Amino acid sequence: MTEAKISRREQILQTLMQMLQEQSLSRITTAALAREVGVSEAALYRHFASKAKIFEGLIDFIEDTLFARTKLIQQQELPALAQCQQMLTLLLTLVERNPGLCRLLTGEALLGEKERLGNRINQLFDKLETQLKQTLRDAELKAGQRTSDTPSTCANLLMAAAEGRIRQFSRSGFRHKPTHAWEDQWQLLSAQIMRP
Amino acid sequence: MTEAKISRREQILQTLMQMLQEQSLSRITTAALAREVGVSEAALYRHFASKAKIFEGLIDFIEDTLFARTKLIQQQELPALAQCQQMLTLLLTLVERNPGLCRLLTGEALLGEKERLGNRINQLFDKLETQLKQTLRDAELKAGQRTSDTPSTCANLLMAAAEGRIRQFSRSGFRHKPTHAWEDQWQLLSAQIMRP
DNA sequence: ATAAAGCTAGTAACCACTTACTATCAAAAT
DNA sequence: ATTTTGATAGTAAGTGGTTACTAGCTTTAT
Repeated sequence: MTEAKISRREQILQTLMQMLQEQSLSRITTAALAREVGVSEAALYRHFASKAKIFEGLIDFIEDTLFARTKLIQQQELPALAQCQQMLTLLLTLVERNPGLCRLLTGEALLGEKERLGNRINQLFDKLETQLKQTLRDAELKAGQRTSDTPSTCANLLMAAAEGRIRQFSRSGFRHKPTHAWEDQWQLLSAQIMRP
Repeated sequence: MTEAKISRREQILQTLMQMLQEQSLSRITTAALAREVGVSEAALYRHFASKAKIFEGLIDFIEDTLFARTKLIQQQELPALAQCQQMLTLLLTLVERNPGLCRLLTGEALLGEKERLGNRINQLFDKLETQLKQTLRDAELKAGQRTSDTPSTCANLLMAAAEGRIRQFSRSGFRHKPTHAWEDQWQLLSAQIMRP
């Protein structure tokens, strides 16, 4: 019996992710989610206290996945720019593989939901930007390199580019993949970051 | 009598823009909009055929304002990079002055609305990206300059950065202004675009 | 036996939009 | 000059449909 029997809770989250990917402008209702999972609406509430908590389950997943891996990246002793590149590529790859998540990150799917959900997305991006900033700062202290502008301005530009690519992915109905041509764009972006 | 007596139609659009700025995660209902304007719900429908048409009124405004000005920019005989800079700064300035619009451009305000609205936002961004691309291509033909990557990849990176800054503005509750540090970031971005 | 997980059948609140009617004012007809 | 007509802009009071969530009972698994 090698079959991976996933819990109903997990199944609900996966179904939500799937629906976020498919229905781009329509609001996801508890009725529709229940139908898609194949249970009654009331059954959802056996596993989650509210609709918002279901969304939060997905946000937890993004956060856990993302920061577990950025931690690993930071532990490697790579040059600052290589670390930044890995962190951004990680983010873009994650949403490319799970398009539904992207509609949470862009905030498109959160209209009418609890404010808390929006705040968590903000914190997530802020934390990522802070990690980039810290990486650039560390390069100055450890390797004696300096960024051509402030680490803060540089990190923010990198995040803006990544967020922009994510939004383009979502807008295009998930056709315009965020990693497409990203290598080239990273070259353009990063070439100027470190002082010559 | 110098008072500018604006039409009710205009007043509704302005009120909607205001509400988009203030209520960031709550859906705007026709009832709330009517209350804010100071008329009955039915009165809204004297001036607009549907709720979607009211939103479309604002999108029209963005489109008209934006492309009237990009046309002027393109008519000037400036270097390609200066033209691109002006176009992007124009976009960022427009949303900074009218934060409400930003929640249309990010798609955050469109959940549950007609698909047509989302498509119009897409077209708007696509058109802008095409204009950037064309400007970069023209530089090759006329001035003999070349972009270090394809014009398409360069233009897309520029738009992604701008879209990212717009989303950051919205996410931050309109505190993180899109033009802040943009001059510096433009330097980093543009320095590498043209071949040395 | 009992606890976890499911179901049917609600319910109150909400929402985009409609109906049926009124007040105001200007143009047209008498 | 007065009356008739018609357009515009407004209102109060719905309508039909949706939505997140719940109460109460039943099934299933341990």
